[in-house]
Amino acid sequence: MVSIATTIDYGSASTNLSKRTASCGSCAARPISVCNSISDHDIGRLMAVATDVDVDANRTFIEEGEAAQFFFNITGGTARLFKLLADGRRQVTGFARRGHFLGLAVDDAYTFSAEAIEPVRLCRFPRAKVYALIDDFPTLRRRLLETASNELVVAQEQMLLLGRKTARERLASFLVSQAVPPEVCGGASDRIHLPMSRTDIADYLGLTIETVRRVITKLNHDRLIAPPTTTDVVILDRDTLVLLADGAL
Amino acid sequence: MVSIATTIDYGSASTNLSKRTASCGSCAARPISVCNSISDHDIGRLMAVATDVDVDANRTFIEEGEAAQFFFNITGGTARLFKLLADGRRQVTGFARRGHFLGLAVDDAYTFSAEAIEPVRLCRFPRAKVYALIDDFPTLRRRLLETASNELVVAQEQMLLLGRKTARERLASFLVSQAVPPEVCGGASDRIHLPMSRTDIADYLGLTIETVRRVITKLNHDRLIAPPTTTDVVILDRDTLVLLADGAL
DNA sequence: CGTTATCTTGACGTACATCAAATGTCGTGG
DNA sequence: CCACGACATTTGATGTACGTCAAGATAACG
Repeated sequence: MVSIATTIDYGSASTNLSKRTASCGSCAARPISVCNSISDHDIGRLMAVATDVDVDANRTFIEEGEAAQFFFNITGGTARLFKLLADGRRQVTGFARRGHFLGLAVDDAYTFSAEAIEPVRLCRFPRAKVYALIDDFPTLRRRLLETASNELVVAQEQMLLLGRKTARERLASFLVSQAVPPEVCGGASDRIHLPMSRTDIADYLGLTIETVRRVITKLNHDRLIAPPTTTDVVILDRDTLVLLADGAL
Repeated sequence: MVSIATTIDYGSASTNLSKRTASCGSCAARPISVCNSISDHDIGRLMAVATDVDVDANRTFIEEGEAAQFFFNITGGTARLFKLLADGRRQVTGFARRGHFLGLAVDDAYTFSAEAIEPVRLCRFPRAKVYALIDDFPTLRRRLLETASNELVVAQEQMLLLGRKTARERLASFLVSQAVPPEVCGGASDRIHLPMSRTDIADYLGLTIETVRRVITKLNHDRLIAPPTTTDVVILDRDTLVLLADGAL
C-alpha cells in the first residue's frame, strides 16, 4: 500500500540525477531562499561548493536514517517530506518547493525522507563545507535560524491540525495554506495548483484518500470550492474556509 | 471545558510573578541551556539584561497573539506549550522544563501559549536587548540554531504520532519519551514523574482523558507498566514499549 | 489504444469520542 | 486532626466520524 523508497544513487552515470555546477546569478530560488542572505560579492564562495542536481518525479533524494551528507535548496519542482512507521504507515510532514531549504537536522542522520512529486531541481551543498564556510557569514546563520523558527511555527500549527481538527477543518486549512504558492505574486490567488496526489494530501492531513475525496465533494456542494480537477482547485469562498480552518464554524 | 487563560500581569506588586536579578553562576539551567554557549567571562553581558521570574502553577506566562517582548529560559519547574482553536479545543505542542528555551517565533507575536504546570522559575530576556547582543556571540546563534533544529525534529516526530499512531502507540511513545527527564542522570530511569494532568497528556497526544486512562489500564494489564499513581509511572518492559511506539507491534 | 495506477463512490466496521455517574484527591478552614 | 467542597480521575454505556473494504470510473502513459 505504501511504495518502498528506492535506493539512492547519487553517483553513477545511469542515474536520473544529473549534476552540473550551480550558477547563482540566474537561479530562480536565489531571491527567496536562504542564499539571499549572502551578497552577490560573496556568493561565489558558496557557489563553489554547490552542485546542481536534477531529480525525476517519485525519486527519493533524502532517506530517513541515512548519513546526512548534504544540505539541499530546492530551485524548482515540489517534494514531499515524510516519516514512516515500521508497518508502512506514512506521515507527510510537509511539502517543499522552490526556495525551501532542507537538511537542517543536527544529528548525523536525516530524520525524514524526501521524494520528488514532480521533477525537482536541487542545489546541493556538502554539510562539512557549509560548516567550514558559515562562520564567515553571520547573516547566513541568522537566516537559517529564521528559517528554522518559521518551520517550527508551521509544525506547531500542523500539530494542532492533526491532533484536534475535523477532516473538514483539515481540508479547509490545507486549501487555504496552499493558496499563496507564488511568493512573487502579490495578492493571494484563488486558483490552487496541487502537484501532489490524493494519497500525499491524505498522508499530510492524517486522513485516508477516501475521506479526503468525500470532504472535497462536500466542500464543493457547499459552494466553498469549484468542482476540482485532479491537480487544481478553485476557492470560491475564502473567508468561510478560513473560519472553518480556525474551528470557528 | 477548557479553562480560559488569565490575563498576564508582569508588572504589578500584587502579581504572583516576583522579579529579581538573575545570577548565572549558580543557575541550575546554565549547564544544559543555550547560555552555556557563552563563556563565564562574557556571561555577565547576558546576565545584565536578564530578570529572574517566578510563576505560580497554572499561571499563563506566554499568550498566543500577544506581542513577543521576551525570550524565556526555564530554570525550574515544568510548563505546557499549547495552541487553541476558536471553540476551545486545545493542542499541547510540548512540555518545557529546566533548560528549555522559549520564544523563538520570528513574528512579532507569540504563536503559542505557555502555562506553568507546577511552579516555574524563568530567566527572562527582552528580545530587543538579546538581538543587540547576539551579533557579538556567534556561538550563541549557533546554539539557538541547533536548538531550533532539534525542536523541529521533535515536532516532526509528533506529527507522525498525531497523524498516524493508534492511542496505544501514542501512550507508549509518550512514556518512552518522558523516561529520560534528568539530563544529568546517566542511564535512562524507568520511574517516570509526570507533573502534568491527564488532560494535558490527552491534549498532547490528540486524545481524550478517558482514552488515555483506558490505554494506561490496558498497558498495566499487559505488564508493560506498573499500576500508576496520578503523577508517577514505572516502566516494566521498555523494549516492548519502544517497539509499540514505532508501530512494530 | 490497451494497460495500469489513481481516483471515485458506496456499504459496512471500528477506534475513539461523548455522555453520564461514581469515586478519589487535595486544599481550606473549623 | 478532620470535615467539607471543588475538581480531577476513573469506569461504563452509547454514539459517531472516520477507516476499511470492495467495485467501478477516470485519467495517465507508453
